[in-house]
Amino acid sequence: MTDTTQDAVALDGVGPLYDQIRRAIRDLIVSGAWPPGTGVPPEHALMERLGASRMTVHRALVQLAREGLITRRRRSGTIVASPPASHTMFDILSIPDEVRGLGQDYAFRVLERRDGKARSAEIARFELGSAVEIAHLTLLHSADGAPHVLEERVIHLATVPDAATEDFTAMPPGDWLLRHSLWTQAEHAISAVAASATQAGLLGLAEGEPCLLVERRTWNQERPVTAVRLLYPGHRHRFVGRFGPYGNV
Amino acid sequence: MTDTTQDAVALDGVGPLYDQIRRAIRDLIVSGAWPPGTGVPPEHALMERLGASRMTVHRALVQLAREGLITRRRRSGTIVASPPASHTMFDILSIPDEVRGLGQDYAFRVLERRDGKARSAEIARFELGSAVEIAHLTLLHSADGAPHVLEERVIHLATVPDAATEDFTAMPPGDWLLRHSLWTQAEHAISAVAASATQAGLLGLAEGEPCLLVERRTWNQERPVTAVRLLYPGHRHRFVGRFGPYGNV
DNA sequence: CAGTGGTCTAGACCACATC
DNA sequence: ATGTGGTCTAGACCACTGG
Repeated sequence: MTDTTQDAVALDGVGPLYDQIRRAIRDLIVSGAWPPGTGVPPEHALMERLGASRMTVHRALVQLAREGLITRRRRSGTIVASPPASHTMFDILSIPDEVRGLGQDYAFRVLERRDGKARSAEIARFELGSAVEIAHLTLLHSADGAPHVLEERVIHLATVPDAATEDFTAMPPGDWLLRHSLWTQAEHAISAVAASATQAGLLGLAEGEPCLLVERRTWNQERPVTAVRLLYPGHRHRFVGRFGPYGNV
Repeated sequence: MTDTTQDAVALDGVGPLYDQIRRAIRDLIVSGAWPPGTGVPPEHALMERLGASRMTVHRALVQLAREGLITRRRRSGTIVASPPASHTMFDILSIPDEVRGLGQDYAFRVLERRDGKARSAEIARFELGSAVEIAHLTLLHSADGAPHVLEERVIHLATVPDAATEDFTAMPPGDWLLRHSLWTQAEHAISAVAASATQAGLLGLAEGEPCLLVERRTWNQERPVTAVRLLYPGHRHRFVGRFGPYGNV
């Protein structure tokens, strides 16, 4: 367990004390200063260090636990949690896990890759700023040997420089990014489109067949991380979610 | 403001006290015993009535407020909130509001209606139990005079008997249900389909054009309320959601 | 056994909005 | 002015679990 005593839990004086404590610890986690598995100081230590009562410290930690940033256990203490793999309905979901969850064999292939400054077609498709350095990849994921989903992705090399030297043979880039980067914000869009001739060929469809297009962009603290377009054959895929009106259940 | 002193906030003795209080009040709200606008007793009253300390009562109420079931204001007190109109990404959303939010004129038309025992085609399409009493409606919603979305809906008359005598001329059934029924669970599915000849005709598309199909079923405490299939022309619609990994922001 | 988090209390002071 | 919720404290006891 990593030592955390070096890191200052710095309060900013704005808002309630419990919320200052919550945000201070949250920032240490999402900035990467406290990676998953790091031990969070016990309540009594935070009490003394921050001059707050235990209930106030507790309130901050309970909220962080409810948000899933930390895991708490009696006696063994509090540690930084691993980022969740999936989200309510749309999901920063590992495609290998998605396929294997269906009981099928998973495989993938990188069809194309180009690194460098974004070109105008990429800028338009992914709403990029001009002249950003990206890795641009096209991949096909398959399940039991049949095409499952076509992926087109850009990775922002300024945010994730290690991606430049990764060849994505052991693991598709979505999974690699889950392990080698952090995201704090995501935007999803879903729409129905007709498969182009090229897309249809790769997915084993007829041209014009309906497909579900999932577009996702993620950021870490305002810095763009990646943007991806996933094209699923429509007749074979549904996205399902269950929840109640006051939050997911 | 409705009087709440008649209703017992009944604790069940299982789990922490603050959670018993939270569930007791939540049950009064979702059961309809305390409709929106009802005044929740102030903390000091609940303290005395339940024999709990103020912090414990407060903790229960804070959580209910965070879940959106109640609204709290200093001095004026706590009231039961109106059910939220929309949800993170898929949304129990009013279609009129959706259209007007785009700055367009809204109109709708009931194309067909039949009440009675579910037929086999309906049972299959909506995964109904056999021989349930339903109202079955088909509607077309339009924006600025152009077709916007095609709706096919069943309403469970055992759960919502008032729907049998409602003609849905003033308001489409989705909006009417938001006002005349409660839901505690929903299931959404989204997929891409090709428009049939009939659907294409109604939506002003060519046969086979890709459409986004949103299927939704809702329940109130295990009792089915309604099921709906919304068919959106794919080239004109996207569903967008934004969130962080640890919950919506 | 001892260290951790989980719950609960009694009381205090403050902030705010309505009366 | 007063009633409401919002925050915070100091202390207590309990439940769980690893050493």
